[in-house]
Amino acid sequence: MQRANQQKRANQQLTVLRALGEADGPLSARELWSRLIGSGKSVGLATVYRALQRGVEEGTLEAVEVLGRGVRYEPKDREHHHHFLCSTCDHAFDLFGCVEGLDSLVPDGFQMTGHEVVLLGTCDACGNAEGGC
Amino acid sequence: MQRANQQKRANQQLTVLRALGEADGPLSARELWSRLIGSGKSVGLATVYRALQRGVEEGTLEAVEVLGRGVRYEPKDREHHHHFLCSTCDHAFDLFGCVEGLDSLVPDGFQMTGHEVVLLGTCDACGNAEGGC
DNA sequence: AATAATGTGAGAATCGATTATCATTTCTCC
DNA sequence: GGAGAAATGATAATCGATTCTCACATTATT
Repeated sequence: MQRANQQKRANQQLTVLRALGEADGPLSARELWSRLIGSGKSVGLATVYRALQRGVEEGTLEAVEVLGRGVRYEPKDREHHHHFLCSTCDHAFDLFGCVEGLDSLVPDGFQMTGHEVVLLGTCDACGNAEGGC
Repeated sequence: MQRANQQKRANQQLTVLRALGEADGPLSARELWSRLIGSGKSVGLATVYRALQRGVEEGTLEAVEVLGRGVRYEPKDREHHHHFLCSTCDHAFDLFGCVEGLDSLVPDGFQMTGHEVVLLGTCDACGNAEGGC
């Protein structure tokens, strides 16, 4: 490539982090990469991993696991929230709000320091479309 | 081994499933295998995987993911419940009871078909012991 | 512009979990 | 007791995710 370089100079990692910041939920390295490629941004998968890794190290990103489907990343500055995992498209959506009554579940002698809630089902798009979104 | 065989004949898979049934929470293939070995039962890791796989196929077992720490298995006949994941020993304990108010978290247009709740913290044993349980 | 430091992309290497293979052993049924 | 089917254990193979490597591009500094 010769002229193309003019476009893809600037810090690729910023492109990656920006895309993640605009997502409506946590994304895995691959999901993020696919979105970037899909939107015409040329970045290497390794660079995506590097950006995510550094983000976590610097404390701006958080790695979250949503039902074992691999690590996904999201900006750490978001308020406490949970996720909705669409069984069809496998995308995790941020939710707002939390739940009550978790303390009553804790067994005697156990110390609870946090919790995770994941709702499962079908997202709006997949519910309308037939095959998936 | 020659005489030892007298002990380890019988269906090994039953041994595996029995051990899983006695656990206080879902176990991964390796956890289950370690427990068996630790208690003097000689079984191959492959057999543990086979027993679990078949259990899932036959519908007696369920594969669950607790915060991305790999697949764990539990008997499917247990009532609806959630888990407490000890950050120290990484063991998942079954909890009793559930929570209210999940419906209010579901975004418009989304269909919720299920949910998962995981409490994080320290289990009784790890809370008392220093290093872990 | 020249040099040094850092970033980038492509693909190889690694790592852990799971599955496949195969020689034996155990079971089942006659 | 014997033949064939199924189970078992050890280990190799596979698979996906992540990290590493390295040649080259880009940026920063003078």
